[in-house]
Order: sequence, then structure tokens, then C-alpha cells
Amino acid sequence: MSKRARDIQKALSASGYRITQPRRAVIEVVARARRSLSPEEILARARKIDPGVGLATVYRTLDVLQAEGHLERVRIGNRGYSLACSEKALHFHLICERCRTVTEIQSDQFSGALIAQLQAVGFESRKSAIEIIGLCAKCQSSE
Amino acid sequence: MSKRARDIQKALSASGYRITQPRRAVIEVVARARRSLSPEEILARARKIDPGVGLATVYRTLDVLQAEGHLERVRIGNRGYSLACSEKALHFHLICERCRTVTEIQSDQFSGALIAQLQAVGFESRKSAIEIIGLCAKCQSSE
DNA sequence: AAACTTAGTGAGAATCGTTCTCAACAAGAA
DNA sequence: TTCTTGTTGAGAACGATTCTCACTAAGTTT
Ligand SMILES: [Zn+2]
Ligand SMILES: [Zn+2]
Ligand SMILES: [Zn+2]
Ligand SMILES: [Zn+2]
Repeated sequence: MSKRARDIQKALSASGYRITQPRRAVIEVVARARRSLSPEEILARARKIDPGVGLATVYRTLDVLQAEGHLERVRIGNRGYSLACSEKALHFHLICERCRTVTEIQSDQFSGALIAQLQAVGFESRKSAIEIIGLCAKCQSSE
Repeated sequence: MSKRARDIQKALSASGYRITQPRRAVIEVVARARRSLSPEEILARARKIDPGVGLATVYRTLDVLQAEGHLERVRIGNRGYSLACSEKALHFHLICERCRTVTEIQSDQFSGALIAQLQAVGFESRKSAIEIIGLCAKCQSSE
């Protein structure tokens, strides 16, 4: 089991959630993922660890992980994708609509300017991550 | 008929699209909208102009308008919302998840910094509008 | 104006992602 | 081990979007 998965389990447990077999499997999958995965993809991978896992449980576990701040949900088209996120401050997610890789970028320069303007307008952002859809460098060259 | 609607019709016609009754109705609704509307809302309003319009045609017309750059699609939760967009340069959409009002903000200061960083990473943004979900000033105070 | 070609149409079925329901289960406390 | 109750899987239900297909009408050609 990965360290990341262990940390998440510990945190969930501390918050009063039960650490069940299916949850263990989903957490392990998410912790190991190198790109954002769809719920269906997470289900397929989780079943290699615990064959009995159901799709509903994947959704439920993703909800829990998101509520506890261990995961962020990302949308490409109609499909919902999930991603473990490290950065805490306001930052951007560059989401490649081809390979679904998510790159995080951050700069105090524009974050500061943006936050100032949001305050000026009186808008309160609910998410700390802003999504930019497009094509990553690799996928541009291989198109 | 609004000027905006007429301009859009002219542009579509020039691109080879037929200007049909249902399309006229949908275009008129979108051109007059002061906030983002859901396809169902657009349908209801369009039927006041042309009672026979079907939901499928609303979706199809929205697709055309989007493909031709007269409209941007915005997502709040699962629902798809549409919005006529004026700004051409890179800008932000502040989307209130309560009242669905969309405010556009723009500043060369952070746009420049952001574009520079996107280029540095080699990421090519497909959309000129970046969405920030949250609560507008009005809805914050009345919550 | 009439005929013609074919893009566009409405109704409803189909599909997709997600949520709900509920009887059965099992994690963790005692 | 027993008990409590949070959690589960299967499938039904749901809401948004897309598809199908026979029919219609926009715009072009006569
Ligand atoms: Zn992030
Ligand atoms: Zn890519
Ligand atoms: Zn815009
Ligand atoms: Zn609002």
C-alpha cells in the first residue's frame, strides 16, 4: 500500500469514517493514479484489488474523498474525472482533453491580481482550483 | 428582432446554414438573455415565439451557435448552461452557482502573466473563457 | 411561381453519467 | 463475542443529452 493511501485512510478514520475493503481499494487506485480517472476507470482498477466493488461505492467514496479534501473533481465534457490534488493555494489545472493529464500551475503574480479583482467585484470563489481545458504539449505534436 | 440576433443570423447564413423558424426563435432568445440559460429554459422561451420548437432543435442550434463562436457553454453541476459572450480575448467567467449570473472580468495584468506561463509549459488553451464557480455579491448577502 | 434538393425538423426512443433504494453485511466499539 | 449502525452491491430510477427516422420547408434552379 502506498504512503499516500495510508495517509488518506488515517485521515478518514480520524474523521469517523469506517475503513472498509472497497474504500481501501478505491483509495489505493486514486493514490496511485498518474492522471485523472473517470469513475468507470476507477471501478475497473479497484476491482483488480477487490473484485466485489460496486460502481455506487466508487461514487460514494469519491464524494467522501472530495468532502475531506483529498481529491478534486474535474470535468471534461459530460464525463466526471477525479484527481488527487496537492496544492492548497489558488492555482490552475491545465487539463488535456486528449490524454486527460492534469498539470497544476501557480504564480503569485497573477493569483494576486486575480484575487484582488474578485474582491473588487465581490465574488467569492468556492474552489481553489481553476480549470483550463486544452491540449498539453505532447498531444499537440502528436495530433 | 434585436440587432444581435440579426447579426448572428447574417453570420450563420453566410456560413451556409439555413435560417429556419425554430432557429430564429432560439437565436432571438439567446440574444435577449441577460443571464445564462439552461436548454430547457431556452426551449420554454423559444416556444413563446414559435410554439412548435422541439428540445432536440434547441440542442442542435446551441451546438451550431457554439461551433460558430456566437455562444459559450458553461457548466454548473451536471446542467449545461449557455451564454452569449462578447469578449474575444482571454478572460474569466465568474459563474454564480446560486442565481446563474455570469460576470466577465478581464485584466491584461493577469492575462499576460497567465498566457506567458501557459506558453512556458507548452499548453494550448482551447477556450478563451475560463470559468470560476462561486457566489456573486448579491447571493452571498442573501444566503 | 413551381419544382427540386437536401438541410433541418419534432417526437420519442435510446444512451450516458449519476443518484437512489433497500435488504444484507461487516467495521469497530463494548 | 456481541451489538450497533455505517456501509455495501445490484438494479431501478433519474436527468441531461443524443440519436433515429419519416417528414418538412429553406433556398436554389428552372
Ligand atoms: Zn489542484
Ligand atoms: Zn495530452
Ligand atoms: Zn465570455
Ligand atoms: Zn448570484
